[in-house]
Amino acid sequence: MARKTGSHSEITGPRVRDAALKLIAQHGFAAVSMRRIAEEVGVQAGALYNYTRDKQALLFDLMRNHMEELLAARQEAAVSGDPVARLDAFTRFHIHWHLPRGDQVFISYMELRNLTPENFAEIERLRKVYEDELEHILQDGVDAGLFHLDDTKVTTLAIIAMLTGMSTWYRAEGRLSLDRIEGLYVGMVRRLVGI
Amino acid sequence: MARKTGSHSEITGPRVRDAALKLIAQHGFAAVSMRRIAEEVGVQAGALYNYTRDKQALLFDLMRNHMEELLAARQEAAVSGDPVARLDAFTRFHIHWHLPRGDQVFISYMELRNLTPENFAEIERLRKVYEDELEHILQDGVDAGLFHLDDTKVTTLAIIAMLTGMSTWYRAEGRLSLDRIEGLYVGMVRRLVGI
DNA sequence: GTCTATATAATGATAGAC
DNA sequence: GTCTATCATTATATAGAC
Repeated sequence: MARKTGSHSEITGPRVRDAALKLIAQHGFAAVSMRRIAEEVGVQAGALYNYTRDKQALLFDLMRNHMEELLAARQEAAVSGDPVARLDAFTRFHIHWHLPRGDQVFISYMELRNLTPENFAEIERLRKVYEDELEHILQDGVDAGLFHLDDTKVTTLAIIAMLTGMSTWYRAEGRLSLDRIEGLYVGMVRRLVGI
Repeated sequence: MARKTGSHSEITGPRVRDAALKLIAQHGFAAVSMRRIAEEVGVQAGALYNYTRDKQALLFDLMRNHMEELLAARQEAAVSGDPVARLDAFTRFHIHWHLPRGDQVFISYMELRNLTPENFAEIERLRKVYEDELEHILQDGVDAGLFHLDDTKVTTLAIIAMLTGMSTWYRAEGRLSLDRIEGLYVGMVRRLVGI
């Protein structure tokens, strides 16, 4: 439903971001035009520039927002205690947080090459903060003699790749319930660290 | 170096594919124009249409070629014998084959959404053939009482995601040698199947 | 087989009216 | 804040000369 002229700043902003998120995940950043995003929102293309400086800023905002929300949620969900409990919590957090955000996850991995170098560096910095969270858990587990693995850094990257890969095949109507899959991944992550 | 007019069919064809591969991996399919590919090859844009029906066919050929070469190489490298040996061989094959083909791997995962539905279905079919190779190894190992895992299908997908993720961070000049990394992944895959 | 030239359509972004 | 209108550029693909 296209809107007529008028002032709608308080709702149009989020709608622009939602439309861009959905369309970019579906077709790719370069394949989605500003006109197409505007059409989805129900405004004319020129109106989008009240909410973003240009197309690049729109992509960067989506990706930075995704990473910052991830880090904030992670900080809230982090548990203290023994490394095994922290590892299990990390696995469950990663799955629970990423799974309902398929579009954001997809964009954050696929559209890195369409960022300017400065914007790319910032996203990579945020991603590294998240990876370091897991790496510290593994290192603490190794130091405590609880985990048995050959290389902390490589195991960190392997676990994250394994967990994130779930987004590419999981379907809510699939063979296994989310709880069951989560349990499977908790078990596999434990195996990877030798417990 | 731009070429002058003349007949060069025997060399231009592969050069078009090489240029498209490199540029699409770098910038994404939608972001790369036929003009840019032609410039890289050293011909005018119109000349590309002697080698591809249109831009879509160019992408599909790259992806189909990648998958068919993968399956052919896999068939040649497959070993028989006990499941543990077959699993180790699969791990080493996957790493050795994918690592020097970063551009192809990247495109094959990133550009699926830019294929027409028919072309997408064909690529997915080929990918499933490869996944089934690993799944059969896991199932045989479970049946023989050698592997101990909770779900063959999920473990298959987890292993492939873990192995393929290596392409996103491996650098030849990095901290670890390829042999060392390969050994680490063989160990992690073994752990994932409970041996 | 490649070139030049072109048809036709779409793009990102801006200016000024309301 | 949104609209209409538009600029300047770029896109895919084709036609016909050589």
